[in-house]
Amino acid sequence: MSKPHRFSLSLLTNCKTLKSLKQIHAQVLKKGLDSDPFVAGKLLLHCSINLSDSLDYAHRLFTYTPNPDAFMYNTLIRGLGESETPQKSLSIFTHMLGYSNSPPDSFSFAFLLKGAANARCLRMGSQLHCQALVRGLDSHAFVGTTIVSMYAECGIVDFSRKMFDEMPEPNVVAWNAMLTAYFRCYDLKGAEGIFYLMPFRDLTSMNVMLAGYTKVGELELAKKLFLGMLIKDDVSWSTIIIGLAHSGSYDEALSYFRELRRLGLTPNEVSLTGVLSACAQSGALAFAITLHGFIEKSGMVWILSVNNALLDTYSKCGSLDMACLVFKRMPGKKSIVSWTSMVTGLAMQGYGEGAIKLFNEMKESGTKPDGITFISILKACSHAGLIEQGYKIFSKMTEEYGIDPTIEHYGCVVNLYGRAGLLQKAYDFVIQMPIPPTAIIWRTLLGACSFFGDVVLAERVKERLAKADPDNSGDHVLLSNTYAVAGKQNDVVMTRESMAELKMKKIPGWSMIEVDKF
DNA sequence: ATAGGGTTAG
Repeated sequence: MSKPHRFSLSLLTNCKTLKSLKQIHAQVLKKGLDSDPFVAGKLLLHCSINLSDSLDYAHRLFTYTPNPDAFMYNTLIRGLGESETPQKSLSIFTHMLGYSNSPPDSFSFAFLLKGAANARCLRMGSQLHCQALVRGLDSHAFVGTTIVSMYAECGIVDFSRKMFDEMPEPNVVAWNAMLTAYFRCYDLKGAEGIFYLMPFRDLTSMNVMLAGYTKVGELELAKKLFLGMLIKDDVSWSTIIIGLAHSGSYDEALSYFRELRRLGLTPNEVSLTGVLSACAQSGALAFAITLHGFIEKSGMVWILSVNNALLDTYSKCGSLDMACLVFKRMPGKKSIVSWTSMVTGLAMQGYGEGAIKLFNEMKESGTKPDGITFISILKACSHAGLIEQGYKIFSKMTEEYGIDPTIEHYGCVVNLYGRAGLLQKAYDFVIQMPIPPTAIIWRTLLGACSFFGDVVLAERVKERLAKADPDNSGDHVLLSNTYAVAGKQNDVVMTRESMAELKMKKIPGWSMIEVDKF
């Protein structure tokens, strides 16, 4: 039997861009195949799941379909649930309840609940749980497993366990979800309890344990488990490498990578980004260069995340030239990570103006900066002493980009004023902040006071700090430093403890005073 | 379709 829609749909396999999808869509319309639910469903699936940045088009495609079937509803829900705004999938769900002939099924709930998990929205998740319960779909294996994960993502592992205990015959996926749930909440004892209770384990169970051990800082247990594993896949390898890189064991991360190569295995892009991150943090430039060679040879230069990790490694190792080269030669669209990494690199090497210039280029390229980008650029400004520019950028953050500043952003501004000696301005800024200043904020300001020897303001800040952090430590050192810088070192008597503290800890500015003076 | 590894700041 010949199927007239086969030709058009086979094109979807190689369809990588929205532009080519639009061409296929045009073909479909020309042949009058758009009323075929199978064709319409495949098209929608491709632009809401397989392509990135094509959700708007998917939404339009859906809107212009007269009577979307359950597959189309579920596909759009799925696409929205994986997007930056998973809550939007709820409006499709509401539409489904009101206008569709097909009621929501197990697929709908699995995707909606995944969206709630992605959004870490307990309200959304628990309401969907109720809806599923009413429809008798909470006992469905896929739905139930997603509910277990959802509660853990929302930070309530007890609810995950309750849901799990209600499952009559949990399969290995459900067991693994419960195991993951405990680690997500850093509950090692709970995870171990499940692991020993599991009637069956697969490679995923082992990899979850591996990742969990490194997450809670049990590196020895992780290494022991890894060595004992008879079967390892690429996830096992990347998990141990990334776990070590995250825990500060950079040399060991490199060792495991070498071992992987020695066994003749091919690293994938995840283990490569992991080992590059270890290089970046430890300054292992020589190793990074050999990795770069491998990446070029193996044809992985086309992978965005690998390029991002590579340029970040070069810039952190002080090789700005190479970082620029990787950045410029990157194939395809640069991501927010590429831009932010490059901005940070320039800022850290002291090129404040260069960082701002690149930040502007980023905006022109159409990439929207996020909260992390603003931390980098604000740091660049305070480093380079660009106070006006910095504050302007900080204002734009809310006004132009609608990003709510976090305490870290406020800290950057305090640092910006503080380093420039605008202490009163910094103090006034802290007083009018919409979120309560933390001890870190006050300590930043106290550090600035000590640097410039502003005794009066330092005393005022000290009182605020004492309220924010009653069992503060190290602050009297900063305060006495202030007096020292102001030439009034006799006003504060240093105790033996604070002297020791001064020598032990690297408190900002401590080297400015000679300890012998006290 | 449900479970495991990811690069940017701090």
